[in-house]
Amino acid sequence: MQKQNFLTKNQQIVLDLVEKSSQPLKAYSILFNVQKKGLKAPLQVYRALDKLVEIGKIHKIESRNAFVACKNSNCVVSNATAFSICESCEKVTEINNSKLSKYLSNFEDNSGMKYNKYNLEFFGLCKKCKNK
Amino acid sequence: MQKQNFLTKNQQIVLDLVEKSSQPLKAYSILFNVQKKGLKAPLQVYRALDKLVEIGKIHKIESRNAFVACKNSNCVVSNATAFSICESCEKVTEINNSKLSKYLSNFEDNSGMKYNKYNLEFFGLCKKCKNK
DNA sequence: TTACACAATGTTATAATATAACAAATTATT
DNA sequence: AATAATTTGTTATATTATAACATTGTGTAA
Ligand SMILES: [Zn+2]
Ligand SMILES: [Zn+2]
Ligand SMILES: [Zn+2]
Ligand SMILES: [Zn+2]
Repeated sequence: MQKQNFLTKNQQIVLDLVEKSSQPLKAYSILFNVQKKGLKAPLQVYRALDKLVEIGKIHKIESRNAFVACKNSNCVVSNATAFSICESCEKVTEINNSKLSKYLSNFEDNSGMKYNKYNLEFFGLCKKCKNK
Repeated sequence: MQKQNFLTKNQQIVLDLVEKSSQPLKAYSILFNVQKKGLKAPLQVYRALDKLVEIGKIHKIESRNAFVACKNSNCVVSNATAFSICESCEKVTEINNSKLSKYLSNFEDNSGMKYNKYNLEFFGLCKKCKNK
């Protein structure tokens, strides 16, 4: 059997939900929302999430333990991600800035370590929240 | 009563432990290790950790749910942090690179958002693990 | 100096996030 | 059909984190 190059039923169900959402979803909120579709246990959701993250269809917002659909066609895999997060309304946006990604992908320090992946989270107040 | 500008007993106990460790510590591992010093409950540890993060004495490695002492005298508060993480041995190092921090602190995109904080985590293989 | 305010601590319970272990079903290959 | 690998289902449990409230300690001011 070949390694799967398509989405399984559970993965598709979870992805559909995450893509419909304008904001990051928590795993147990996903679970609650897909129970009508037959996914009963946390593990079914986490397995789907793991795979979707691995192939870059979704990303995990580490500081929030939440998941968003990738809005960036470059993200074949989740190995170079950057997000802006509003600390007031929790709105999250994936940053798609080629200068930034180039800068970070080429970043080297004197540790002798070669980085193959990074995740960057910016925090602040979004336009709306700033004007309140 | 003034707002505290020193460390309380519990905060000092937790900080001492985290500073002694060469690697990130998990909250419950900290709890286990400070029980002989009288901190019996998770909340006591989490409260100390929260404060220590707030004042920049320690940082949270978000992707690992673990805490490291700050090795960077600039970090008065934890508002601009960057780490390198070995995905094999889990060694974590705080990156102290003024070019990088300047670049990220000044970063602006077209979202109209002004960022006052960021956290960056690089992943790869450290020197040791690369040569295995 | 004693009442007050408030910060810090202690304690119990519980919420939220995530994985282990194994059984059953499905799908592709021989 | 037999086989092997993958995916799914299921139960239980581990790990991470916070809510709620009682108690104690400490500086402030009448
Ligand atoms: Zn993406
Ligand atoms: Zn906002
Ligand atoms: Zn630091
Ligand atoms: Zn290593």
